[in-house]
Amino acid sequence: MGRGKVELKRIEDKVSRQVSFTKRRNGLMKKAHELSVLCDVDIALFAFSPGRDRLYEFSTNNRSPPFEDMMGLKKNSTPFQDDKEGDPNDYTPPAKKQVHHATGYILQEDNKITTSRKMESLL
Amino acid sequence: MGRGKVELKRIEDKVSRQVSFTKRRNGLMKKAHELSVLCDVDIALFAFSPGRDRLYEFSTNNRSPPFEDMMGLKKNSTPFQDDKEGDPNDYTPPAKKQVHHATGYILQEDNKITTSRKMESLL
DNA sequence: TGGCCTATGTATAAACA
DNA sequence: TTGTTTATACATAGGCC
Repeated sequence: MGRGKVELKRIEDKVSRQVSFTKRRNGLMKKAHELSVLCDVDIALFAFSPGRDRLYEFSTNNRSPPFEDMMGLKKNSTPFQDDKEGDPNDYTPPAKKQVHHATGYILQEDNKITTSRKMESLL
Repeated sequence: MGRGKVELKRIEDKVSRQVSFTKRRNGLMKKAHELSVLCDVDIALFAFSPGRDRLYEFSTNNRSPPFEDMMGLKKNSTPFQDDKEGDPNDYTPPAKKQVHHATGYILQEDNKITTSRKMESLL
């Protein structure tokens, strides 16, 4: 997509890679959101950028117990419970029914449901 | 995409919903794969279809410990500062580097990296 | 279900602001 | 680096088997 094809290999130019990451990450989150709504399924998506030590997350408000359990299991082993600096409202925003748990989420506008957080504390 | 627009709401027709789920799920997995390779990031994606009690999963061969830990997957740890190679195992393989843990995964061909598994055992 | 096949709607690489 | 804009490459809804 875009002006040229793209080989499936790591983008070497740092700037381009970062730009591409931002664009594609948003696109992926949007698609995940659409899939969950259209097909009525639970979804959890995590993207971790080693270079920037930042975690991006998206997930439905898990409706099904099995899924919740599974995600719960994974999450429980999280070594970083939080670097959350008092974000009292990190739960289910208003207009958007779709959304995410996880600390420090950032709900931008319509199709930019994203959760991100610094992970320095983990290193 | 396709012949008509699509409202962002649950597809009521069961057959259409299933077909759409399959198509979009594959597309999402493919995009996740591309993102991980192009931008060199770790990704984990889970999709659970309540109706079919089936879990679909995709994830990179988590290279970064923090991510690994979070996902609750304890595998061989890879030096986080992976700029250095010395890890013949899980770094930038030629063709099919993307992989999946999880039980019962199904690696189809090139862009159909999917892991699926019945979840009855979890119910 | 499970593929094909296209007409269309989208995502996004590049270029530039 | 954070946003636009635009040209293209892709993804996929609907049909038809």
